Amino acid sequence: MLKKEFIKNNSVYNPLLFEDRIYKIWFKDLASKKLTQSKGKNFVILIAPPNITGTLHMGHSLQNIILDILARYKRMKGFNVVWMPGTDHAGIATQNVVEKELKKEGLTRFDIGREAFVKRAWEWRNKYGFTILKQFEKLGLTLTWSKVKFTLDKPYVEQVEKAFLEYFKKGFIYRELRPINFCVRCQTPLSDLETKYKEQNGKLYYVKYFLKNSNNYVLVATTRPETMLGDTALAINPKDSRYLDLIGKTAIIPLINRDIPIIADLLVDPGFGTGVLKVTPAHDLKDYEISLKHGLKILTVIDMNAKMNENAFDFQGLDYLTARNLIVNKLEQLNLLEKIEEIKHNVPFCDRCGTELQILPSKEWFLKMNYLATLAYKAVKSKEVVITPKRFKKLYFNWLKEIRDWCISRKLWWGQQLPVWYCSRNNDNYIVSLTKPKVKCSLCKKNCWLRSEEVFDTWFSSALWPFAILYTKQEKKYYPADIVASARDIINLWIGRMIFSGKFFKGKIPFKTVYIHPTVLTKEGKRMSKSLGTGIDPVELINRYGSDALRFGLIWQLSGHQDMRFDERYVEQGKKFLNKIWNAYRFYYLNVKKVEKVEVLPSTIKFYSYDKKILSSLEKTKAFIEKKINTFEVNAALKKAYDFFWHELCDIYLEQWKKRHNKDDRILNFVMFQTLKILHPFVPHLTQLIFYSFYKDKKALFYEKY
RNA sequence: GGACGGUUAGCUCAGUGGUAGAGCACUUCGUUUACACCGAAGAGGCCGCUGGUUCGAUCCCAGCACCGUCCACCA
Repeated sequence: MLKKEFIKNNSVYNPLLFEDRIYKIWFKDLASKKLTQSKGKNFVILIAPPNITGTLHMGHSLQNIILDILARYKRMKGFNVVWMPGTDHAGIATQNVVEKELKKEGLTRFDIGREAFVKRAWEWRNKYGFTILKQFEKLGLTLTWSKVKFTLDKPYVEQVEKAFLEYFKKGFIYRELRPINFCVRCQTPLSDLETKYKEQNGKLYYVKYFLKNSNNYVLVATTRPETMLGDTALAINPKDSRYLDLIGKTAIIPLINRDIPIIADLLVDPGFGTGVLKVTPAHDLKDYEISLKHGLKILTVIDMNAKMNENAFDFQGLDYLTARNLIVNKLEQLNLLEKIEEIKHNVPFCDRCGTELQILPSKEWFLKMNYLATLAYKAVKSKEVVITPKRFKKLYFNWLKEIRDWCISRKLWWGQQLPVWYCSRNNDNYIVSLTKPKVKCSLCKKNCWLRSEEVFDTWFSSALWPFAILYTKQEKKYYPADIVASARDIINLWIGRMIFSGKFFKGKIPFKTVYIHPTVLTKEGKRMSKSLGTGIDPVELINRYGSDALRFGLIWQLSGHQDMRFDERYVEQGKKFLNKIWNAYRFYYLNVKKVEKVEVLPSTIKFYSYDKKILSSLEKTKAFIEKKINTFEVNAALKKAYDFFWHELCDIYLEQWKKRHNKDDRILNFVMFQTLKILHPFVPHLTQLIFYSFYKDKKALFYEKY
């Protein structure tokens, strides 16, 4: 509680002195046991759980500040706001961090074994996994701290396992050997969404494949000659008139002289290279597709360490790049290489560790997407869930249209293990069960079952987040949520998958509205990223300007539909705004007999024209803000609040107040208290401090009725 | 390759079928006891380019240019 002397003597507001202390008022309240803070209607916000490896960046800040404005506003409107915080275990990301730690000690995860590794990861999580939630406090977020969720909480894991079992029972899950994107460093398969393509300078090799019993050859262009050893056919487009006579003939793979058929398939692009494709089903996704149609075998030549395997003849044991060079040399020596072209092409890399990916056949678990995609499609089409701004619907529909089955298993150690039990001798024999099966294995004739060492794709568990966190009877009431906010790059990765999971398991979409917020770019319009060194640390800004100022800066710059180029000077402007508020309330404090919360003005008061003006303006401002908050245009709401406060209240009304003779404190008490509430969602710390010190009220301001 | 968004004051961005708006920056003035982290006044714009619809277009339509983002990946 600030002393009168302090208020009188300090014309400069220093947010850094107060914000942490102010937050404690809210935290104490929000961390108290009950989820139900008020008896009003529920307003449920679904948090995007940050990774435990994460630290606060601008994207989190913007997203959650918008939601916090909403949360505070709704509370003041009488809603019971539920906004449970939580974190995601972030499979690959966390595993990589722990592996890096080990590496400093000269160890790999294989040196210490799975059990010790997982223990180590838990230790890491207990030590660092709460950093980002602490940073959320710095932002001033009014999260429901009485419940903090984690995707490896026991009840959460159980929900994930149950979901898998149910999918399996209903025939949506299958296990199959097929080529997938595989990271040889992480030693795990990846989904399409976890691979990132980068343009690389490469070489296109034109190799001569001779026809059987002939002196003629066909030229085949390839960037990866080492996969030649795994070719099972050559293919041409049936509409490509140049090669029609080749269909049905037999070609010979150079160096190893194996016969392969020449087939026709529409998937071949006549415009690329020579128009002749070498089909390597084991190491190329498109080739695999072709091979299925033509009944071709999968012949693997590269293993999970990116080395040539036992099918690679003399090249066995060599790294794929070494093998490539050797093969190119030999082809040259034998005059089987027509030419080498320099090209630029896109190569897939692991999104998490940056290693070039291999395409390798591996036995993995897949979720059939056909039906689920339909569910997801209908939900948005029928407006059962609203995506706003609506242009993002297109992104979503495009993804669903071209969706492939989802590889949900990962060969990682940190994560939720599949509820699958393999026969210890042959893992083609398995049982899906939440507990160890009691039946005997049909092969071994005894109970030999071993729990699968595979874990789920983290996104498989994130997709269940909206209901997996609600496991008590009381919590179940909060499904579905009213709103989830998301950056646009995870619309498909996360939002889409939550939609079909929710519909499938609960019959209801997990949220009514999806708000896609703009991306925060650098001042120059570049993406903010750690690896590019273009990121700006919000915590550092808070430490310089204060949390309220950062909130102001971000929201002030926010526009309805455009990405924002973040500029620190708006945070500075925010600090000026805070100072203006501080001083306006000082003036008020020093000029009325008693600061009071006045909610209603008696009609017996005599109003003068400037009173009527400000009162009507106040009503208009409130109405405008309500409209804008409900459509998530918090920026427009802030601008209105700013404009009203600064230009109408300060520049005109307070100036007039100084000069007038007929002062009735009740009016000023009313106007200032209403304004304080209007400002609160945008600059919560300062308004709370004023409420606490000037009004001498110890409650959270967001419980005051708006 | 496909899709989406942007182009308005020096900068960052709002906005409207009928004399163009904000904040910052700038210029001039002002220390009037809440605030110089302030106030008052002011300057600054063929609203990307080319056509079309219209009595009238910055706004609607088409094309083009440039910038940005996402998706797909070609062996």
